[in-house]
Amino acid sequence: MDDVAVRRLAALAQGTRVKIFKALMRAGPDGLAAGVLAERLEVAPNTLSAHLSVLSEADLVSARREGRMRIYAVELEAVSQLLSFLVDDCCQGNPEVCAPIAARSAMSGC
Amino acid sequence: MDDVAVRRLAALAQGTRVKIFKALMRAGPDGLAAGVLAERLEVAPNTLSAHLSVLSEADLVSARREGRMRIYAVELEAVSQLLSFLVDDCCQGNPEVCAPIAARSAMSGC
DNA sequence: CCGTCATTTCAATGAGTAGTGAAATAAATT
DNA sequence: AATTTATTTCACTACTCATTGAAATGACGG
Repeated sequence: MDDVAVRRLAALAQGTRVKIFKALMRAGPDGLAAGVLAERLEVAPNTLSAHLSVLSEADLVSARREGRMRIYAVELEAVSQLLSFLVDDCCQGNPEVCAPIAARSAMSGC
Repeated sequence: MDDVAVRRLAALAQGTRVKIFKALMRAGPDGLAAGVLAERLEVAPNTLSAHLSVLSEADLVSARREGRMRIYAVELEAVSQLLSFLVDDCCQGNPEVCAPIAARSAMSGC
């Protein structure tokens, strides 16, 4: 559990990858083709592929084939698990301490 | 904005640091002394200090002095910002897509 | 089947980072 | 002031990781 979270955080802890992640978050379940991402983010295809592989091994994104392109999409379930991991058991079980902060974060814009 | 988030993710993307972070999350605003953390997590004091410094520069934790010990506590506001960053603008502005997932995550256990 | 498009794999290089022992700082106690 | 306690800073080593060019794989159209 703990290990998975670190792997996911590491996958996101990089400038290019976090941009990829956010682009895929915006795209939602439909996802985006690797080539589209490469062009949109101005990243070399091979570099992008390496980053997608990291995100993929962390299960933060999944890939499917469509014709000759490969479509990547965010794994919302994994994102949800990651957010939960970061905040669960917080404030010694006193919700009122951080409830006001929790209120305006966490997928509220989603 | 983007840069801050990556810095914070990088700070959390490490086994020892994520344990420190979770311990401090559990402790809440009261925080924990560096020494207590070192003993509880079985980390050498100098190693711990380096990790706390990383978390601190990412503004995920703050430090205060109390007697001769230094007390570290989580910065809930920063945590909140980080969670928001990860999920905002998601699913092309179609809340219904990820709302069910959002429901059971994000400071819900808090 | 042959060429082309989309993407990945490989090998190599340079940059950043975790951990350690030893020394330094800082505050309280005697 | 000297000593002990709590923590940080320093210098160093080993390791991991991002990026790049070149070659390889896989799928489609002629």
